[in-house]
Amino acid sequence: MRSSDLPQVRSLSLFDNMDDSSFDTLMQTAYLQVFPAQLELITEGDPADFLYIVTEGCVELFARSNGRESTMGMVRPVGTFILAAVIKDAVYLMSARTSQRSKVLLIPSENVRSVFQQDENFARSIVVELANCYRNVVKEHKDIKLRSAVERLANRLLRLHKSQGNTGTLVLPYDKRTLASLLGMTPENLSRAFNTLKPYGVRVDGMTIGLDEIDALKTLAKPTPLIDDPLT
Amino acid sequence: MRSSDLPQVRSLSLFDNMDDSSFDTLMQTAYLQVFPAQLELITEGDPADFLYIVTEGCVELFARSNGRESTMGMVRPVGTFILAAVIKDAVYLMSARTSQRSKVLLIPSENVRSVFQQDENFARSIVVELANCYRNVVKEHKDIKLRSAVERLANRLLRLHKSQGNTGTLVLPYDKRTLASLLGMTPENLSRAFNTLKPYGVRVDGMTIGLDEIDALKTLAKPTPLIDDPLT
DNA sequence: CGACGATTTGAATAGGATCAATGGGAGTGG
DNA sequence: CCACTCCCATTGATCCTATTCAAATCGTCG
Repeated sequence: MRSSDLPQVRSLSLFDNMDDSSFDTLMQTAYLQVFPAQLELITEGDPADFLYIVTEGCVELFARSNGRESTMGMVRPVGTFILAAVIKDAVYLMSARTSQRSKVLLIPSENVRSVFQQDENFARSIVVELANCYRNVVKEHKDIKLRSAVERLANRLLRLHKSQGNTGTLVLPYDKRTLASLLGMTPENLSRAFNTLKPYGVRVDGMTIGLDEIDALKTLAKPTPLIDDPLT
Repeated sequence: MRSSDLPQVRSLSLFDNMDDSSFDTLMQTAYLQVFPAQLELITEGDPADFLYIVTEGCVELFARSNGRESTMGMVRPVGTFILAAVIKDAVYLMSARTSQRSKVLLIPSENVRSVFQQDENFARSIVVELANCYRNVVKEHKDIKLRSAVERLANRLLRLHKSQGNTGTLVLPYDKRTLASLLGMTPENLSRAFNTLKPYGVRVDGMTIGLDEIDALKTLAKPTPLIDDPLT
């Protein structure tokens, strides 16, 4: 891999307080690769050969069962995925595909596990990363079990709005079809949910969403940090 | 705590390869306590004061939002809960209550974190435990996003049946009201789902469920280890 | 300009929730 | 031991949400 990409990876909280030698060990066998959009990187059920780190672009985690498919999460820079499978030396529980042209770092999972055994700082960093991943899934699960579709959309819009600077306007970071699946509904139903939110000041213009009555929207959405705050 | 309980705790995979001194440090400040049924042990949003380990009985993890409530999981001996919050020194994302008279070990979270820093074997064990918890929630999430209510019930019955020895009969480990919430449905709907499964050889007799046509039930349920196998 | 995919809209349907009422134990107290 | 009570579970009826199917519209890209 190019050495110009190393500092960025090194600064990832997963790696930033590990030994230099351990880091070098990991990186010596790592690939940094660019993939086109819509390429399936991993398939659920396959053995975990690599740990993946998204450095540019965006990767969709999804799952299939029966004939159905559902988006489980979106990974943007700089984020890892399927860490748990790598650590446990188990099969992937989710599939992943690029949702746009993306640059991804691949570290052979054997190396991750061996450095995990050698470098205790790395082991502790992994704990924190795993704990974050775990809490995020718990929040997703609460979201879907405790809220209606319209409420889920309203809260997601508030969250995107906040992360984009509370400007009164937000841009959807992926297409509506994907958003719908992420929120656990059909594209048709998402469209209708947007209409339901119109009286609450939600303006839809393609991928750009305007929020004109934040307070009204919040009254409907009833956001709570225990579901909607990515850091809590 | 009574020293007679120590070996059992020590044998937990979370503790079984840590230093004796670390283990002693943890246990010196730990409480082993018996709680009556239906007692709320922790409430979501509260700071994580203790790590909890269920040694007898059963604890229900649940979440509230708006006016709604949903069961998120059941912890039976010997299992831990809210490990992620303890490690991160964050607030609990879920509440917990005893579903029956239960014996629970409480370890002050400060101690868990300090031993986590000192004892690298403990740190690594925590990673494995966290990875398991993480993968279990992912499976729950896939279950609810990819399956209908009837399919979820069918698969849950098959899972319980297997864990109880494939005898053609299983006993529900908690009341139907809780099972319904765990499966993401109302008690009324659970009752109807059982009726829907009658043609597939599912006999209901109180808490005892008979499965007379496993193959037919499997054809309907389409179980997959990527959702239904607790170890995968 | 034309074609294709994504989104929206409409209509019909299905799945699940809610409301209401009844049956059925388990536990309590007489 | 029995009657009473309470809570859980079941059943019925109805409502509502969300899915499905179908068609029209919009946008983008070649």
